[in-house]
Amino acid sequence: MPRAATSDSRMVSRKLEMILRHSAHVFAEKGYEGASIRDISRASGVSLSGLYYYVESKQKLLYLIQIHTFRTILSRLQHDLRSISDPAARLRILVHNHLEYFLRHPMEMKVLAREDDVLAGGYRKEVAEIKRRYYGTALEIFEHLRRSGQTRRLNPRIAVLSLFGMMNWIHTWHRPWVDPQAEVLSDVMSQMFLHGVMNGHQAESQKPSRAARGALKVAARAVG
Amino acid sequence: MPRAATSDSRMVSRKLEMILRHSAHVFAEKGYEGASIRDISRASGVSLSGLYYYVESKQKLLYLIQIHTFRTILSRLQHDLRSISDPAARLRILVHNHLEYFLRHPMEMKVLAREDDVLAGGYRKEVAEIKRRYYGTALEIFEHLRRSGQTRRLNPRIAVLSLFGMMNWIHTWHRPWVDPQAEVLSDVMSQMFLHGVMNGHQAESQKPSRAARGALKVAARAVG
DNA sequence: TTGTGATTCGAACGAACGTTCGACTCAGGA
DNA sequence: TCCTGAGTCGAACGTTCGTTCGAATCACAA
Repeated sequence: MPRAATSDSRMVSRKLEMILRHSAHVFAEKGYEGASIRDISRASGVSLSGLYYYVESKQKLLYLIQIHTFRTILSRLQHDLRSISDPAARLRILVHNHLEYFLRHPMEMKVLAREDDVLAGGYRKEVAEIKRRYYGTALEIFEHLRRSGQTRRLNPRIAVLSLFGMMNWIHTWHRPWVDPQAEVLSDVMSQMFLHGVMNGHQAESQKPSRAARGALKVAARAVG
Repeated sequence: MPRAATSDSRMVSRKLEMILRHSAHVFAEKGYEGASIRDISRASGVSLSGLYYYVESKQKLLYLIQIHTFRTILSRLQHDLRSISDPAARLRILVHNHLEYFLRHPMEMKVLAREDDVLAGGYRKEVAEIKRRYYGTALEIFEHLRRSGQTRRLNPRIAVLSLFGMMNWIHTWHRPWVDPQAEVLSDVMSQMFLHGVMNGHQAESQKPSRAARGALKVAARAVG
């Protein structure tokens, strides 16, 4: 029973993950309101009523997708930031982490970006809270950049939200087979943002990330 | 009859405009799929069936909002660009025009930004076409900037779409009573983009727009 | 073999959806 | 005065929605 229970609960959570994956795809394609539970049933191969054994409502489905995505991306960011102290480098890590996850999980991120004000009540508050923490991390990084005297006078809120705008808008236009991948894209956007925000002296000192160096010929080709 | 006809048709188009205005508000608040014709009926004060005297379907409602918004913003841009030839100045005009219209018609712009892939068939094609022309104008401006040798090596598609990302993301965070208005906002974003994209020498030569100069104290306060 | 709890699903619920229809009002021309 | 057509709407259409329920199936301990 104990052994069976763990294997069972592992099975259950595996199946739940699979349902969430298909749900994210359906939500991304049709939007939360435009997607029906029947669409999700069809996509996941689980019967209509069978879905309710794993998730108690359509809202909870969206909540689980959003909270899981946010938690993952935030914890990865905190991990990657652990060993870095230079503000500009930290900023580049934030952008790279965001875009890397974005392009590896485009459906989940599209759902995150689009269905911002669908949730209600406690679900809404929980997602808003973790989103606030993610935004706060970005704001902190920018403030460090500012305090180290490297930026022009700028409203930090606007600067940071503009950066998120650049990044999140990607879900409307990025096509994996014609557009650059995360490494190049995050280098380009980091540099655009840092150049755009700095006072012009340190701007030249940045170097491409280790991972991106190999992709530079691709970038050069893309530059046309 | 002819006089009466014009007065009538003026009345009709006035009422249609009023319906579209309320529809945009409802779509912005609940999303296209989440909004019902009954919501629009309630908001506009026109009976459920009465709406169908003016518009033949819910899709057409969305189409009319989107096509009208795009046409207006594009024609205003072309008008404002007419007398300007300097590429950087043209870029600033594009940003100012976009944000000015954005903040003056937030509901319509939210609908434009969010409900991108809802329309089908001919409606979809028409909206896509005018959107392509708007994007093309921005791309042209950037190419001029590039050819005048002022920008770093950059994928133009990514640069321009990042700019649109910065601008369009505003609908998720801008609060009229706490955030800067269009003049300040467009100056900030223009400068961020131009600094971010230029090779660093001409970057200092830009000046705030006439309209924004008066708002600079507000900006300075906002910079905190 | 029997019993039990976890898992699955067909069928149905009431509510809400977009759209249609026929009747009504009413101002203006004949 | 009667007629016409634009404008308006209550009531209903058939469909789809999210969710529920009870029965069936399954693996496995007793």
